[in-house]
Amino acid sequence: MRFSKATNYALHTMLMLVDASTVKPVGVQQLAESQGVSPTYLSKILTRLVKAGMIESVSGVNGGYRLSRTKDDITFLDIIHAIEGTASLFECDFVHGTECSIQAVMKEAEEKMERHLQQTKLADLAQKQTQV
Amino acid sequence: MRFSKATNYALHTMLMLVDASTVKPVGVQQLAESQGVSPTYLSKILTRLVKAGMIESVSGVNGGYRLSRTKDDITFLDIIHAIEGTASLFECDFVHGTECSIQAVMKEAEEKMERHLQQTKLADLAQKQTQV
DNA sequence: CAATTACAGAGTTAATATATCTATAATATC
DNA sequence: GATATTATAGATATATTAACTCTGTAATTG
Ligand code: SF4
Ligand code: SF4
Repeated sequence: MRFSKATNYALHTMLMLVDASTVKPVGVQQLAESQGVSPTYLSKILTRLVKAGMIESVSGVNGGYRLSRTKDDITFLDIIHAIEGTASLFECDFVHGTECSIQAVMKEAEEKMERHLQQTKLADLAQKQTQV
Repeated sequence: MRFSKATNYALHTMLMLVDASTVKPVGVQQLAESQGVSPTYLSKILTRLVKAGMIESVSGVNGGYRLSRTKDDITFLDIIHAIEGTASLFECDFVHGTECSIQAVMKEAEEKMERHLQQTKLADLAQKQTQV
């Protein structure tokens, strides 16, 4: 029960991209180096963010990654969901009645956390965070 | 990023114990059978709850597990912490300033979840939940 | 003592996270 | 168009953790 390192990398990368230009992309080489992670692995992670539509990639010389649209509405939850998936944190194979008290409690707790992550937008932290 | 099955077993077992007698212990055999898990494995999990002080065990014939004290103040969070540990969900190796915005957001989100789990006591669900 | 039950520790298996490697596709520059 | 650069995809490898098993020991009952 821990957030993956991939999520950590994704969050840091996104913060860098928010502070970077929205036209000139940033190469994965640079993004990876500042986080101490291999470029190929980070690229694999970022591809998921591309597919989620929050960033876009540019191949070729001077290529890299940049934010796709208005950075203002990208939330922490968006990023986390793109990396970790959206499945419930508490899984149960059985279905004992439509109203299972345990699941209700766990799900509500999870939603409390997600609500906060959804309220916090990337733009809220931009510029506050300088370096990884 | 998922709660372990061990946590699932612990929660279900605790709910059963809340509804059971506080003097006559329930054998792990019975507790395990109703959840479709092996007795030895469940026993290993329950030992952690014993060490956390929320249940107590009785060896020998007619032995088993029972709640240790007043069941009213045992919360979901108590159980989860006993099984999953109390470490933060978002780990970061570095320390960039005393106030890291990322960690602040993640920690606060986690606390929102924990707050709900701490507010929900076992007694709140007792009797509502009949069977695993 | 004999049966039952929890406990402890080592060991096993399965699943997942964390990467790496190689080849391919796209793009810019010359 | 050729070449260098960069992202992407897929397969593979390694490490870590979860999930479970096995075996022996200790405690309790009768
Ligand atoms: S009681 Fe709820 S959580 Fe437990 S097994 Fe049934 S449906 Fe799942
Ligand atoms: S910015 Fe914060 S979360 Fe990121 S590496 Fe530094 S201390 Fe950790």
